[in-house]
Amino acid sequence: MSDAQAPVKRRAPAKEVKNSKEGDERHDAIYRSVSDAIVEQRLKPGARLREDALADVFGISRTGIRKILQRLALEQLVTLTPRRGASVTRPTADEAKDVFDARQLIECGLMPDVARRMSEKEAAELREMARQERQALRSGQQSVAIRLSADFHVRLAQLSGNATLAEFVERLCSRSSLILAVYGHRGHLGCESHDHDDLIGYLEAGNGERAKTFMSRHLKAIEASLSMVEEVENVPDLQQIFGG
Amino acid sequence: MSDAQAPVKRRAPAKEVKNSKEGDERHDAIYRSVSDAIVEQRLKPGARLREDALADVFGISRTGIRKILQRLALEQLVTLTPRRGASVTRPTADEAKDVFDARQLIECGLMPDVARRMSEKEAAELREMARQERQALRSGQQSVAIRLSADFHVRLAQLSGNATLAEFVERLCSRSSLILAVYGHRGHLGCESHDHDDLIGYLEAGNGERAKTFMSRHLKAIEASLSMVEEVENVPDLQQIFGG
DNA sequence: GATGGAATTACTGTATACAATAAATGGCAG
DNA sequence: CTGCCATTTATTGTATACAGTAATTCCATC
Repeated sequence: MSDAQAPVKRRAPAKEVKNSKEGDERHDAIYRSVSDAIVEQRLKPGARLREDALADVFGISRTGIRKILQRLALEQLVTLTPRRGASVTRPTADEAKDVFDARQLIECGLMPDVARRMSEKEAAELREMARQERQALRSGQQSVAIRLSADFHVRLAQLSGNATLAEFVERLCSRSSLILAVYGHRGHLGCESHDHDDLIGYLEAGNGERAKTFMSRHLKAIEASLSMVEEVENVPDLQQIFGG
Repeated sequence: MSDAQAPVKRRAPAKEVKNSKEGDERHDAIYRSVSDAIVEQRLKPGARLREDALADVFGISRTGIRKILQRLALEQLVTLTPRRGASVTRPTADEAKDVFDARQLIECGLMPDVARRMSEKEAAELREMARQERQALRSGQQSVAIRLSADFHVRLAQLSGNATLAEFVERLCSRSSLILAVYGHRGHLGCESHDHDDLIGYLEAGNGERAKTFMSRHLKAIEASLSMVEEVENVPDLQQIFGG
């Protein structure tokens, strides 16, 4: 686990100056922090998220933590079982299929709009994102690469101009990260090769239909790379703990 | 407003026997109660939802109410402004466009799957829903008709077999109710005529493509019936209040 | 009489205390 | 030695109390 990224540095000592004006931002930062940790697979599917522990770490009370957990639950990144608390969602094979089918329908359907609306500046921005992703991949930062890949797809959807669908794509991409964490092979992660660059090319050329079919193949390739065996995560984590 | 339906009868006196086993169900019932009231337009866009008031009405504390309001906010049925509290969302024209574009893409895209998978029993169920809707419409129960119409579209999406997309369609339909409340004419509401029955016919015949184009026209018709003028809701509600 | 400011009010934001429940452990009996 | 029941413990569910903030109202001054 390379620790090249540390999304949250400040773990305020709980009773600092209450700059209450930023209370909302603080909450949002914590939300993003947890969300990122899940998407980047630093928190693995099945991991329990105890309210006290999170409250301690982030220096706010359980009330705020609960709010955040509830939000994550609605986005299906964490599962909230009635008297057992929260844990990182472990997607089933069925859910995985649904998510990728949904991405096929929506992301592909959005390509023509994107091709029509995308400006040069936005194309450059996408290329930069693709570059960063490749770099992260080369330097072995899997976690970062996974998130950058998701970001790319989300940004693409945003360029369609439809905020509602973009938001939905964001959810789907987050869940896809979980799916990759559970069913993906170690070596072959998400969007490898130069797929994203090729895609930008078609979009820049204004060739929406081409981009659409390419996106379809791209998503199919990712889905096909998954090994759909549901591992049963028995009890033993001990070895890892002592081994680490 | 005909009061033919009363979604929540029990407003427990707050300190009754704590049948705590059903605490979750209670919360869910309250959520649905509020959600229904919004979808059925008994709570109109812009209406404020004070926490104390809701807590009193439903006999639980503000904590639970906040949870519910937060959930509704994530579904964009209510808007949560930082220090001002919750109010029923008033969709903008842009949002309305996004929602209907999203419905075009998704609901139409689902029709082939539905046509392939739908059983006779399910077709009968849909016909029954369409019948109820027509009946509600005839007897002047607009609120009920609006919700039944939304239910029809949601049920349809569920028959596609993709739970993720079905859930998303549910959201879109709820928001559509809000949009109709703001931009719809009084007389011409949502899905009139026999559109839904016709649609079932195409699906029963297994003609997915036909159903798809029909659904597209259907949604376009609804959207076209809206008058996209953003009323600016100045200050004066007084006249309405005294006039009513 | 109008305008600006200060006090009050009404409401939300947050934390904490308490209650309830499920898991874990230890003891007892078979 | 093994299985079951009771006790304890860990953790979530809920309410309430308190703090902070925006809106309103009232008073004083210009």
